[in-house]
Amino acid sequence: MAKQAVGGGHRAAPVHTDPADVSVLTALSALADPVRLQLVRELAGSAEWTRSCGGFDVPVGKAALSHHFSVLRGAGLVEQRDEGPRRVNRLRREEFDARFPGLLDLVLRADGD
Amino acid sequence: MAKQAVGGGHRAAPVHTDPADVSVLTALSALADPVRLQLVRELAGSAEWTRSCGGFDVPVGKAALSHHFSVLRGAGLVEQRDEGPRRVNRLRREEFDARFPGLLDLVLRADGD
DNA sequence: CCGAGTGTTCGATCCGTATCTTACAGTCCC
DNA sequence: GGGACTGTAAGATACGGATCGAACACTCGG
Repeated sequence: MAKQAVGGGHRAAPVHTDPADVSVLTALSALADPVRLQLVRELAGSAEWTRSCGGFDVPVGKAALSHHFSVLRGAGLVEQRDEGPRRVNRLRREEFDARFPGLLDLVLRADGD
Repeated sequence: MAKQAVGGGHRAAPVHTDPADVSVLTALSALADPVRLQLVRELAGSAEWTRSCGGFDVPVGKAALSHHFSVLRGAGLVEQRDEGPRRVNRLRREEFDARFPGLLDLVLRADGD
């Protein structure tokens, strides 16, 4: 039997953490990294589900990038979905903001690093 | 000639950083530590200039504690003043909140870790 | 079926930082 | 002046996390 084509996924569906279950420490640690901060910001400036993991201009290799997305998922900041061969992302604005009101706005609004 | 008694200080006056000059990354990194988070919270629950560095119930030695306060100063979160033999602290609520609106409230309000 | 494209996983490495111990520098009180 | 007390500075250590390279899984298009 054929596994359903689209939506079926890369291999195993990515593991997501509900923002409601995320500790402050985890959230802050996830955002306290230049690469992840840039990812979140670029993600915030794009429509949902339009950016695949590889489509970010960050100065790290694929492996590190994959790791960073794993951290962002674990902090309830990003949701991922498999779309054909690529994994597309979405910033969990509402949900994360419900758990940590203002935090996302703050890091997005802030200038510089 | 006698150096002025109180206010003169331990040795050198502690170096402070204006919250306005603090980067988001620095602020988040400073708060993304369990010990410092506890310090900030205890400090928030006390009147200004009433807590000396040694007067916190944290599970680290004096040296590490001194280091943590140095980081908090560098992030514009804490102001210190020498009062006789001890160094007393104050949480820079207003100033820090002006630079990062809501961040302090968030970490103070949040339950657990 | 094979090849190109995309991500994840594993192992190794490297660097920052949190920590301790020890030593030192002040202040206060007797 | 001599302690007791408080905090900082310096050196050593240990651990976590960010990174890379290589190998592997999966999808899609010839």
